[in-house]
Amino acid sequence: MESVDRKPSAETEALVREVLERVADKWTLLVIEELGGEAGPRDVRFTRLLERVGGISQKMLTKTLRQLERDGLVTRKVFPVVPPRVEYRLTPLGESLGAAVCGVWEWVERHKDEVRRHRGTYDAARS
Amino acid sequence: MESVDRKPSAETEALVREVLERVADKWTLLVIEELGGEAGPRDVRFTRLLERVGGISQKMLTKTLRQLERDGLVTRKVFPVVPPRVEYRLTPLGESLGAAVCGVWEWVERHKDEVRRHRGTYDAARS
DNA sequence: TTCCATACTCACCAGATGGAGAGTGTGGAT
DNA sequence: ATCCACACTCTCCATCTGGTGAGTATGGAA
Repeated sequence: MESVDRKPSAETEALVREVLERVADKWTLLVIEELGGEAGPRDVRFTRLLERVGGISQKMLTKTLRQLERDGLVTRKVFPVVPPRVEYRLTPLGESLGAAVCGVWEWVERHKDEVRRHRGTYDAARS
Repeated sequence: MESVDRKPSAETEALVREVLERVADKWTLLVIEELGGEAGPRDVRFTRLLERVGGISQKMLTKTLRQLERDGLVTRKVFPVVPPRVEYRLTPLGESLGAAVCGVWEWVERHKDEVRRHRGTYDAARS
């Protein structure tokens, strides 16, 4: 067969999936978007993220941020003051992911009405 | 421009999230990738997808395809033969999503080693 | 008559997900 | 002495996710 296979290797494939799943969870994209919004602030505090990413719980925000930190996508700056002050910021790597994700984000914004229309048609057809 | 607020409205925001979550689940991206691979076949049968998207179960493949169909991203062509023959194909809308997703896919392939390295460092630092 | 292929659908169930709400530590303000 | 701010961390628990394996329909082949 021409162009052989796009399969790079089982291991690479597994890694791609692993990273993809990390990125593609319920909150990660929202948090990245919030940290990387072009006009938005660069360093963001925990509580501010909690407010901006509406609906997220403390637990999930913490977890999401830890995962992003582990993957080298955000840095966590702790100020030894009281009450605590912690600031999160996208790393260059995180920013590059934000840019890539931006394409999907834009697709959704551009096509959401079309998607909604299709859903309506589909649902109506079998009710 | 300052682009003031990126917040379009609570309703739009909700829709974006809804579509985003649909797209960002465990299997959707894999299935789209399989249907939209540039060198890959256009019309794909159920069983073939089952083989190509390794690890997916019948149940989840069916569910994923139904969701994609509902959103107008794939068409489902049923041939009235026996044994059954069903072919799936990306719609133009689905292809445009595939293109957008491609950016993320490429990011992952390009940066997966870096991510893996960060993970190693992070894990080592607190073991 | 029995088997087979294909594309499902369904019931069951373990494990993962994630929300709610309480608890923690510290030092300054009241 | 008490309270508060902030950024967590922990436990409990309901819901969701998704895998397994069985069942279904149909007509042709053996």
